[in-house]
Amino acid sequence: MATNPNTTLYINNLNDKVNKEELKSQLFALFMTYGRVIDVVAQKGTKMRGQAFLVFSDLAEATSAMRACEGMLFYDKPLRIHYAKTKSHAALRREDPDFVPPNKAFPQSSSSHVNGTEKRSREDDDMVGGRTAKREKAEDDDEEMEMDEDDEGEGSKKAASATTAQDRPSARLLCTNLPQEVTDDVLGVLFQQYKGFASTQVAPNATGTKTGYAFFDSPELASVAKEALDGFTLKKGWKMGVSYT
DNA sequence: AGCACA
Repeated sequence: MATNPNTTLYINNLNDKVNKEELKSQLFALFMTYGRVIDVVAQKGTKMRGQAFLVFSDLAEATSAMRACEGMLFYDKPLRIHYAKTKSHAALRREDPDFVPPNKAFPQSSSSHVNGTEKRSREDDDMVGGRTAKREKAEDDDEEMEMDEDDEGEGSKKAASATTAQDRPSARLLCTNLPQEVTDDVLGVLFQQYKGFASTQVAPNATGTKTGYAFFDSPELASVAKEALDGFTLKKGWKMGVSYT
């Protein structure tokens, strides 16, 4: 047998020509149909290319997503999906808010004198003072080397993209340019005042500016909310974009 | 093929 059930799916055989951010958002857009996606992890480095981890909030969702999407063409390549071998940090953090990911720099010293007197102050390990002039040691792999934008290569081969805005009304609205701190609920408060509102989901993991979705019972009802909230200012310089998908 | 999360 393969791996045992996990709320995280391990996906491989991904087309490694698509840049990481697009890949993650497209995976999110695809898999959110099957449940609540709480994290998407993908890396570019040699060892991890062509693979991604998709964390669902519960096992039933992950399982149905796997069944439904196995073999599906995604950027011209069939998805290969399995349960991940281990639990994702996002999942662990979810079942225990006190969960702290093991630090690579200090790998669990086995000779740890674990006495109860150890102080567990929360403020202790804060990164105070920032890392100003300190250069991060260059990774030995090409992790930080994101030389994308080499698309445009062959003819306009529009792959399985889904996040492209449509001009036809749809029951699912795409919300762009969301500030970092916006969550499902914050976005929900905004949309729920309109008739036919169903739910919202904000993409996990985004740094800088986030993306989310708002679901309505019909495209017609969604269009009312879209007209009202497109260009809405969530925060000082942040005008949200709302479009059909 | 390859199972990570800073």
